[in-house]
Amino acid sequence: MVTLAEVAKHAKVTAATVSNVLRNRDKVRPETVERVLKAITELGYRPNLNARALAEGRSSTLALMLSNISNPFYPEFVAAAERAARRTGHFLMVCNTDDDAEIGRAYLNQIAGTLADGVLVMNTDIAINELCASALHRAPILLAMWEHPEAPPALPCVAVDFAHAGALAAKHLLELGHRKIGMLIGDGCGGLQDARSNGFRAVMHDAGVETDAAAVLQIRDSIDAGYAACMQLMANAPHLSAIFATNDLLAIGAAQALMTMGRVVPDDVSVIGITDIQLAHQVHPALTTVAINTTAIADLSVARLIQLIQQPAQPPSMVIAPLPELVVRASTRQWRP
Amino acid sequence: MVTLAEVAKHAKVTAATVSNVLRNRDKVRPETVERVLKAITELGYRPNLNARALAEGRSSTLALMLSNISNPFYPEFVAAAERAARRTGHFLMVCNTDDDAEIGRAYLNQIAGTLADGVLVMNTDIAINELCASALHRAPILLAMWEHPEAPPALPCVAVDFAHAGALAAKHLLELGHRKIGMLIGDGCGGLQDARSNGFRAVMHDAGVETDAAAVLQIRDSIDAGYAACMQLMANAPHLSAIFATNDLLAIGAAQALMTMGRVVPDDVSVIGITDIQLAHQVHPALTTVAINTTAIADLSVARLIQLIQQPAQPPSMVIAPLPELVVRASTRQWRP
DNA sequence: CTGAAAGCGCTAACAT
DNA sequence: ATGTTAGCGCTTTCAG
Repeated sequence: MVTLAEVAKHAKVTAATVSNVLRNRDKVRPETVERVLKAITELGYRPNLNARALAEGRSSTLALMLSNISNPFYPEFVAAAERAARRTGHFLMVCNTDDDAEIGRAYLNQIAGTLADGVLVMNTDIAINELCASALHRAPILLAMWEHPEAPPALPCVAVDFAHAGALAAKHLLELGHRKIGMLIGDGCGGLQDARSNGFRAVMHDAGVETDAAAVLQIRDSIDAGYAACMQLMANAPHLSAIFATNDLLAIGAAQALMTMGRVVPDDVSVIGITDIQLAHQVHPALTTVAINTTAIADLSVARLIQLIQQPAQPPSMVIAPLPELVVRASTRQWRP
Repeated sequence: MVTLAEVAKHAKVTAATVSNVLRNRDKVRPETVERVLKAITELGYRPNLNARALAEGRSSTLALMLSNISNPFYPEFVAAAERAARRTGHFLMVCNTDDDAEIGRAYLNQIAGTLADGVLVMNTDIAINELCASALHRAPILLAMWEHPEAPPALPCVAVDFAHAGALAAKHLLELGHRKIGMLIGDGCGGLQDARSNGFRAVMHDAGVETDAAAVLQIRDSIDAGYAACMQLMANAPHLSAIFATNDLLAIGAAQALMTMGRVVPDDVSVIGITDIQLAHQVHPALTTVAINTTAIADLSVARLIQLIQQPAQPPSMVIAPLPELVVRASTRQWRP
């Protein structure tokens, strides 16, 4: 491995000068710079990032903890976050906890403050106050997708108004004339999708439409779970004309269950989700959903985390992401008897 | 930040002893160990992994370079690779090149040999000999999914017999009586999916079934591309009774295109893919496909890379992954006139 | 503008 | 069994 010292010797300067060339581009005489640059390319020198991190006291990498990368939403977020990190000269380290809080804790203990200067946390089963404790004496932690704008947590966060998303879905179904509506509620991690279903219920309640208790199921987030739950739902309540799911995976699974049992979507039953993952427009029929702006959320999260790293002593503050928006596609239509 | 030295002072020993406790668990007297451990928990000490990496000359992290994490195959591979890495005490750093060879090069230059002890490369647009050059004076590189077992590359690799996968798909369609078959060939990166289509063609040729030149399309890997291509394909050649796609995304897109144009899958047209991503069994109708063993490939890749890191001076060798296997689901059926 | 020197936190001989 | 010491490669004062 070629070191700074070797480059320095080759260029007949000292290590400090090479280091200066590598950063303070205007502190060194142009001809010296040239000589150093030449030595660097000739020797194929690459800085040792561990040494740099140790000396600088920061690693220029950000960690992103998420519960399960197999959930198609996360790759989209990862891609966006990575781009944002790269733009500001940071690496992104993806930590997949595999839905296991212990693995999450292990990651946090190991990398926060050493391998990573800060941590972006998506849904994990680690309690907020445990995260606070870690943030306190290691590195800043930011909750990248807080679902309760009305109740700021004890940690900095980017909040997404998912109640609004649920409300938009409800309004859409009401406008189409639906009154008998089933609900599929994903439990994310720790019941986090309550905001979505409560926003939905509130609008329904205001419209005088009662939610049929038999038509609500709480399940984990996946196409398979949505499929199974919808099968059960329609067995319990065959009269439903629409299904609201708190996220697109459940909705996609539900639509497939309906088709399997011979009910046509949207002619017989309408289906709506939340998130607008890529898959939503790729399935058949294309899914009507309430889109959150994944890229904006990732950008805000990364930007805010970097701020926190630079100025750690800030009171926890909440950044609000752009409001979710209804995207009408082919899985919903006017109710008809 | 709590350092080793502080722990040492607190436990009234020297840094070396603490370090010994942290690794050679049998070199230190039990009562001293206890004292040190107590100091560690009391102070909340966590080792600085950058310092450790610098001192040890290795970072205990592996990099995984892939072209685009939004392709649903990759998250599955990432999850498997990360588990394998974790089992052996390594971190996994995911490097998403965003289909941009420049970004790939930048990652390679920056992290190989410093942040990462070795690199797993999936499809990227970086040429093999460029990778070789990097591997030579930085860190080992392993091609994690080489598609040509019959032609070992100049780099260590895990090879998957995709020609066999193509052949299995061909045999399946032939057995079902199909003779007019369209092909959707993904170009992955750099035409890597040739093996699949060649394996398919060879079987067809042996069976005396000619491939209709008009019924072959070369496209990029995605559901959307598969959808568009299938639309075009069926316009050119409406008589086709089956479609073979070199990967599941294309196949899923194709099936959706067929349904959109009113052709029933599999009653009117059969569709088969390769890979068996999770989505394959989640779409409707569930996709018949040729499964590769993603977990095995990831495990082999990680294991082999770690070997290479430990014993770098090895001639490039090829590890063969388990043979792909046909998985019959609901998207193919017997041909009928 | 450039050099000398100290130190980041940890590991790994080598002494004791 | 524990302490001493010398780095790992880089950054960063501080002198010159």
